[in-house]
Amino acid sequence: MKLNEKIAILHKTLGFEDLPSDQLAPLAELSFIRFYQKGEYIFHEGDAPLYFKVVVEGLVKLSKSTESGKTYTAVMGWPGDTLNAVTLFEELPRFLSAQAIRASSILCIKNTDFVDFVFQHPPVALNIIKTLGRLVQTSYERILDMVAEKTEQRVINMLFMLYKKFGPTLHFTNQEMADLVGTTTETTIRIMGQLRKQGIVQSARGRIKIVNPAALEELGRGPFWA
Amino acid sequence: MKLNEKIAILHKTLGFEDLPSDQLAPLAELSFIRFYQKGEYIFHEGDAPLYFKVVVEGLVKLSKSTESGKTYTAVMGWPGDTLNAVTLFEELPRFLSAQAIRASSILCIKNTDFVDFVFQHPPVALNIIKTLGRLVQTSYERILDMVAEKTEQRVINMLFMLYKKFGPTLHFTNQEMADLVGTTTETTIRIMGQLRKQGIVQSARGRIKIVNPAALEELGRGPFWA
DNA sequence: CGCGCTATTGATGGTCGTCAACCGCTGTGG
DNA sequence: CCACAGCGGTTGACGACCATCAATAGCGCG
Repeated sequence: MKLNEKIAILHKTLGFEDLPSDQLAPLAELSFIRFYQKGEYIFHEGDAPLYFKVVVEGLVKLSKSTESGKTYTAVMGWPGDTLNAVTLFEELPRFLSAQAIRASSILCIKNTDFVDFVFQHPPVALNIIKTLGRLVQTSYERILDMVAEKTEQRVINMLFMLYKKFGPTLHFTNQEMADLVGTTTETTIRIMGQLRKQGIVQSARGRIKIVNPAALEELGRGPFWA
Repeated sequence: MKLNEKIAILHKTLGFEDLPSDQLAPLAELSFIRFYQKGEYIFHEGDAPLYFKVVVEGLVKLSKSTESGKTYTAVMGWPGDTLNAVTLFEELPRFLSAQAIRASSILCIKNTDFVDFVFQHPPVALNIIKTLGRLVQTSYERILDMVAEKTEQRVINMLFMLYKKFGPTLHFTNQEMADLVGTTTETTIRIMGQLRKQGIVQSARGRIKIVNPAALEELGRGPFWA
């Protein structure tokens, strides 16, 4: 992969938006790309974080499971999203697992290289703080969502959030939707059935198409997750 | 209030642990103290964040509500806890309300003064990043808790968390417990009743005493929130 | 002394998780 | 080319859990 492609990716990432390309070059040189097949795990909960990782291509699921087998998906990451802004600066183990939903390529930078770089560029540190701040905020909003809203409302909110991020066509199964919302597959299907009858979505095997986003926004009195 | 008392508070706060007192002095000089009565709001959801605020004395509830009246309490803050590490660096409005549960005194520093100070002290910025990272982590663990655990388990987990932070005697009402757990007062009372029968807690009007922390830890297979 | 807040208990119903069965598509291997 | 396995989708029945409503009791404070 060309250096300037790496730089282009980094430019869309985390807190590097404001940084001129020539300053990103040294960091890009320290990076390398790894490919993952569909279904392959990029790392597991509990692993030590040795690398800073950014999605270059594909789709990555960040999730967390209990012993009882329930899974909660925190983020669906696509190109430009980081897989671990958080644990990098600590010695803490990763608290989410990352799995490639589709074939994906990931840009990796050694932990220490990344931290050193951030230290030399204070504006980047500020951007990271901002990003984390927003992340905390959206987390609290999702908690409130869990506490206050019925499952149907939560599915609607999640659909709207995904619509804003990915556009009208979502390549997710109902299982994946359920893990995002924090409910079961069956319940998700039933609710999707309702929405289909109302002409708001269409759905086929592994594909959800949002036909009427306006109605979705109308129904979703939800928190407007970034 | 004496300057060195202010410095002492700042020392226990956020990312200032490693900073020598003489470096904190200029920041402390820019600060002032405000007192709040029991029940008084320190700020509301949606307010613009003009000040960085730290609890000096008392107890402050950070919570978020829906239009339907449900309230979720994110944090009970006591001396040394900040009320808004998060929104300071952005122009975003506050996303939590802060209410004094008991008479409290709060140290305030102008937004801009605080941000400038952080910029001049990179290690502080790093500490803030670490703190926010942990905050994100605990948020996700609470979400998973909501998704996966029954209410009884969640009450137990919350009791254990509060025990680790505040010690065996908790000055909270069942209403406040319910808001922390994300359930109703009645359900909380019923569960507390169970725990009382099992000899794990005692409870009186606005006071919960944890008699058998070991049993609590035993029951709480929970995430170990910091 | 009476009002308000907290605690407590019971009854009831709705939501949603769980179990079970079945269908249809897709990809794979004989 | 067909058979079959496996995955995702779909529907129904059932019941547990918990929110809600209602009523009451006790404590504390003005």
